[in-house]
Amino acid sequence: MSSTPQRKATDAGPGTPKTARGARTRARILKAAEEAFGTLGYYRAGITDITRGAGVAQGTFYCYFTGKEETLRELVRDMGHKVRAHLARHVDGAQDRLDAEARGLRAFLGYVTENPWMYRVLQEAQFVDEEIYQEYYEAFGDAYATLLADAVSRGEVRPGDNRVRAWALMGMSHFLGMRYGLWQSDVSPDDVVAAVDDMLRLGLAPQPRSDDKP
Amino acid sequence: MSSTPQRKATDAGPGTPKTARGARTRARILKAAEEAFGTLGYYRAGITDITRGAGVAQGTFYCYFTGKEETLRELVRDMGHKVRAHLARHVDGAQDRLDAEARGLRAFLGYVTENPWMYRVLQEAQFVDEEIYQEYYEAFGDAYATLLADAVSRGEVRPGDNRVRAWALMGMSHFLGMRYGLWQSDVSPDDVVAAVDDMLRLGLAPQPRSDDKP
DNA sequence: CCACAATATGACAACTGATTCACCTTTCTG
DNA sequence: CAGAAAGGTGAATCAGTTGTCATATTGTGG
Repeated sequence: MSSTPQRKATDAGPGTPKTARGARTRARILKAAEEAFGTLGYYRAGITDITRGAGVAQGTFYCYFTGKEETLRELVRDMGHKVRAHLARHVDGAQDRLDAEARGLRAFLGYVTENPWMYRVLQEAQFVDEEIYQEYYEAFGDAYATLLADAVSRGEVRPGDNRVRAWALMGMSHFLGMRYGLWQSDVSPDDVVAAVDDMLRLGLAPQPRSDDKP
Repeated sequence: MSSTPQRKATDAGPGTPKTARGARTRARILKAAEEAFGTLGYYRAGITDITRGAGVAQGTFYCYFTGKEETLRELVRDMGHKVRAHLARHVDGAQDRLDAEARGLRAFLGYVTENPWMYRVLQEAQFVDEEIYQEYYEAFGDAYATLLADAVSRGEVRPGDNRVRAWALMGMSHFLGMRYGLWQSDVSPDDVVAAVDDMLRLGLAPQPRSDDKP
């Protein structure tokens, strides 16, 4: 049972490209890997699928990567950046945190439909290199919890365990993205967001809460 | 690109056991498969790992299963039943739906910590046979949405899109189970449930909602 | 206690797919 | 333009798997 003997967090592969051409080739390989992993799945995708997609020979792959795993790790890192950037861009003009939540979810649903591969690749990382998968969500969760805490201090959100809330919210987005962004579009993204927004603002309980303990 | 050529929903393998002994062996293999998939992951686990764990020879595996995939499908089906049964048992005496939600989440967190493999196996099914994974959650979501609709008609929950809510709630449980049940226990299950219960009852918005549009 | 049907065995053939490596091509530099 | 360094090639190698099959064991009804 040899878990994962080698590997540093920052291994850039055997040959970091020294010229623009090399960098382009490396990028092509990475893009092809994303497509191959996304459509075939990590394990079903072979190096041949990647190199064929990139239009290079097998050997070229090993000029830039030590193996399949490293490729996946790099993709996961990229995706983290891209998703964050996308969300940040769309949440920008929000009035308050609840508004930001709605916009964020909307943006996420859109991102998922436009980048269906991202989803699969990220999820599959869970079984290839659990650590990097954890890092991804832990980082996301930290940032999220901080945003909520700020909102609490601004009086936009009631106090509560923001870390737990963050994970709950990430889970919601994850499942809604999968179901309504990836699998079926039987409910429009805006309707999904509306339902969630309502739930997040008011909760599910019916009574107008005035009886706060006498 | 040959996706999935054969396979019926109800293929019981080449030899359904005819005696009690055979049934026992089959069950042992299934249990060993769960452990192997859970600890090593589906693709890393070989038939040898399974048969070794079950204490039988390689060939015996093929007396009861056509291959690895069939084993996984069967496990996923089992897990669906077991999780449901567990939740049903623990939600039983609930006062209302919101109470049931809290109890359900609590039970789920407990189940995850006690059956860490279930989690991995189920999630990995997503990449081995996406259809069965979808079925699992679609069935769960349907049942969930119905429960919510009933609660609405009983006046325990405000009206809204119950299907979307169901997926949101499943996502929450999923992520909270992963983070607080599987990865780290830095927050007690009861505290997790409390935070979520609060959010589900009252939402995140601070104002006591009396201003329902004049 | 015998015969036969279900079970179980494990060596092995056939195959898959990752990685290596000796060699070729392109590009840049002095 | 010569030479070197970076980039690129793909056939060959190598490790590990799956699934088969001829054979052995178990145990049960007659």
